[in-house]
Amino acid sequence: MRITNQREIILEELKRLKTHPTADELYEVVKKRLPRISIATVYRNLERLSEAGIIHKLEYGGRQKRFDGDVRPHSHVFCVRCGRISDVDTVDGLNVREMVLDPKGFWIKEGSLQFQGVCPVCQKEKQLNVN
Amino acid sequence: MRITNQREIILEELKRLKTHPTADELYEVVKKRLPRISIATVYRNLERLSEAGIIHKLEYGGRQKRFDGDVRPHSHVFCVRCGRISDVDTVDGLNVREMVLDPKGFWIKEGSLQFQGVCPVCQKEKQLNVN
DNA sequence: TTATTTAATGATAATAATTATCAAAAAGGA
DNA sequence: TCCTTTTTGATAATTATTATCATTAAATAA
Repeated sequence: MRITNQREIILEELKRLKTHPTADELYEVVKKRLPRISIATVYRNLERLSEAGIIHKLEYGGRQKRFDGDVRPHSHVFCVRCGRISDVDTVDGLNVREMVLDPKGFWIKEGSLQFQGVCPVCQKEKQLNVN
Repeated sequence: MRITNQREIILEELKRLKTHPTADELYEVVKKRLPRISIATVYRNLERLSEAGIIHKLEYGGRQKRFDGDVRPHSHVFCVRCGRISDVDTVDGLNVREMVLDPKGFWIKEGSLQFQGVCPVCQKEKQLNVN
């Protein structure tokens, strides 16, 4: 995989953000440094980088995919109202792979804990009856 | 929520299938019993039933949502190649909620183990170099 | 039972996110 | 420098899902 300017900056900005952005959120950030970049280039590179295992593609709730520049094993919580994702700190020494009794014929590559909940932003909206 | 014929049969067929079907897969099955049903009715009812907690909406890998008629806590593995989902048997007595140290301000509602892998069908295709 | 109200359906248009296409530009050798 | 390959930007196409709306069915009241 060639190191192009676009690819480098997309990766750099994704690693800097801790918000698990969607492709278009990241596009807005990257555009500040590369004003002529195309949204297609962002999509393409996020795909290529995740295939290569350099970043992670997150596909929980919500219709948009999100991306994570941190590939170390860790758990996520996603907001059932807005799709926002946050890291969650869990007890140390978990080996999720070891918890499988019957993989039903699958070759299991990765395992993680996953949580669903309501994020702080949506908690406030709920209290204000905005929704 | 009213009990309509369509709603009843959608739920019945979803509970019968153990394949975690997509909306259009379930539509094809339901159409055999209700040939005049609309795909919109299937989407609508899957949404309503999952809001009511009667079924579960699964939004892992792949671009299509999948649905599960079994709402008892259990773990899933999804195929990174085709999006297929299977149940996975895990060790008993897991309390995933208890494994959280810092929920980062989220109200956590549910937690589960989630696995990624390659399903038996895609394993075969890989061996045959179809892809 | 019949009338009335309310919710659900079927058909299809609209939307939104993502992927595909393709000519032009950039990168990395020979 | 020239040549080959990959990547880019612009935009069209696709795909899954959601919205719209007139019609129909279900639940409730008279």
